[in-house]
Amino acid sequence: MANIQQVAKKAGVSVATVSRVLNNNATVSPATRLKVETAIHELNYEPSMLGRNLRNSESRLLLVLIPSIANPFYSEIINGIQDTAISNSYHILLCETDSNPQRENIYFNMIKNKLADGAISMDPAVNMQKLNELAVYYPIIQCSEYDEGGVIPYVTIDNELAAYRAVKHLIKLGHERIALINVDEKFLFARQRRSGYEKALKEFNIPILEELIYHTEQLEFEYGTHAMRKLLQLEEKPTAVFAVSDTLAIGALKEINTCELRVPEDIAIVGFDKISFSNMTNPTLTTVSQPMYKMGCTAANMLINSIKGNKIENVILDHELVIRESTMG
Amino acid sequence: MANIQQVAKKAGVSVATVSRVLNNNATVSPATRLKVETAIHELNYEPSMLGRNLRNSESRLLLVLIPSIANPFYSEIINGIQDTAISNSYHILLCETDSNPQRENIYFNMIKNKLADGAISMDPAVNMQKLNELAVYYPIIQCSEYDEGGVIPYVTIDNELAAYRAVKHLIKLGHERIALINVDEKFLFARQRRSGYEKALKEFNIPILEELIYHTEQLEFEYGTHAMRKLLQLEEKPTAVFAVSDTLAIGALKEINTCELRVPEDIAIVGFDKISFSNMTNPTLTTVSQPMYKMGCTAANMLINSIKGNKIENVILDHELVIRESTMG
DNA sequence: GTGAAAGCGCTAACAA
DNA sequence: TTGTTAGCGCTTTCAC
Repeated sequence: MANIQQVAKKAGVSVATVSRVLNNNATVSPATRLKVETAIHELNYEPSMLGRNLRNSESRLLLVLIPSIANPFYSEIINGIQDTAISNSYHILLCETDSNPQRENIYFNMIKNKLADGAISMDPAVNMQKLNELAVYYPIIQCSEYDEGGVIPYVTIDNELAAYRAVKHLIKLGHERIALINVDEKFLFARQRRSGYEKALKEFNIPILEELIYHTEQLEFEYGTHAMRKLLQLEEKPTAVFAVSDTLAIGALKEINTCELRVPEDIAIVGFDKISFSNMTNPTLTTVSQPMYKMGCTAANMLINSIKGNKIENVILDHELVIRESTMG
Repeated sequence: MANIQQVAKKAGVSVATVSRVLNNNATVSPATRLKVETAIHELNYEPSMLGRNLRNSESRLLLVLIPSIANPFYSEIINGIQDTAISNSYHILLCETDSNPQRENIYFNMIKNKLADGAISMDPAVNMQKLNELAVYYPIIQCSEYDEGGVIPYVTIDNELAAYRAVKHLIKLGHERIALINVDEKFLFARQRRSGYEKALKEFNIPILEELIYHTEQLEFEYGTHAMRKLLQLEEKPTAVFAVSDTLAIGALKEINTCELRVPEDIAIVGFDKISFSNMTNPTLTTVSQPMYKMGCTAANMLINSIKGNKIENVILDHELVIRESTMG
């Protein structure tokens, strides 16, 4: 628990010289450097980030806002952010907002209070007005979810195109009664994926039926189960389902199994996100893969560049349709 | 971006008085308080944690070490930690170690560098020697996993008893060939759960067969699938499986399904952890429920108390066997 | 009830 | 190449 003063004293140099050694400043003579390093070692000295951060007016902490840590979709993105942050001498503060404005406020305050140098928001339910206000003064990046007309830089995929391809895949398999399990359309990605769904149907002259479109409040499994239960009560059941998330798709699959129907023979399913569990279901789930790790790295790099004061461009990454058992009759 | 000086100037008081207002110090007259609050408001002032932290020699950040953020077992624990931290004006830094010593070192350094006031370790693969060394100088708590002979306070459940009950449940259903899918016994919980497994078998005079005990390297789904594949290659197959985690159990279930065997008719399964997925499998999974949220709260409270300089006692929390379809013939 | 001033641990401009 | 010194923004002791 020594401080820089004690090291300087022990080494018989000034604190400035110790600081130079700590920061690998080239202008220190080898002899002096050795003396300092010896003193550091003997005193078991570790520089305090508190002092350094205050002096440098930075915390080297990045905020990452996610709605829920339990949602597996975010894991890989976070890995990407984390790796990129660490290799740039940053650390990340993972913030679970529960899409709760009060929680969100706590985290926004951390930025205002200089406890974090910037933020990556992945919360679709974030208070966009507040986020935009914050973005005027502080570096903010949006990842995956974003504000269409807004000024905050973002990295994402082409959700409409991805959904279009997923539904087209079902159509090519001969399906015409394709249900859409969507989440509340207050989310941009929900609107975009619905748009892709409709585009595919229109292209093949398949009518868009409101009875086949179900909106859930949230993305958890249970909502998918409930949605599927409703869809199975239709007089004419769908022969295929496109769910806008794997969690919803897995919930739907659960309900289909419960009703003793078979996937894909009776009903085919496509999910979205390629979470790890999507390969553990029976049958395995056809899904849209997002380059999550890369997305995380990109977001982190954008943020770090923004902190440096650079101008940031939006990024659209590629996606991929992963065909597995749930659509392989 | 105003600082305390500017507020003081604007309010026509000293910085000391502004500080008193910020910290709700009672000795400020209402009139002065109002002046200061007005100035704060007009300048849009937010106190900098950088300065405050340096002055107070604290970061009010707690480190939470987990092996992998993707493991759903940790989600609820983290929620508990988070809520408790926030209500005590702390924030948490979630650190994914990947059970990688290098990564671990980075985080240990954050504590030494005063970037965090203490840590909760949940990593079973943590370098115990280093953790113990750190615990000499800094507040550390272990959660779920711990060091038997060590000096670091911990909160956990009685793993042996929980495993014993799980296996006894299978025995009561008439099973005698009960396989154990365990993880590498370098982990304490693995040794303890195996011990509970053996205790139950012994109590009912069922022989402990090495061929029915399989050790995986890690806890991911795929390892459970692989373990089950091996167990199904036995001449005489097991009629029941106890897996030491839900992820392994779900992987095993997947393999059983693939082989067109039925759960629980052909093989019954019990998992451990009650992760949210365990209710989405077909059939739903019988599992041991740990009070994860409470465990997180307890760990955080222990750590905060430890930071305050109090002496900490170990805590053993209750568990519960949740019987679902995978053991209901 | 309020202000002056010291100092938390560090970095960097300037001087030597 | 190294030292002196100011100062990052805040809290707190000691005077008044």
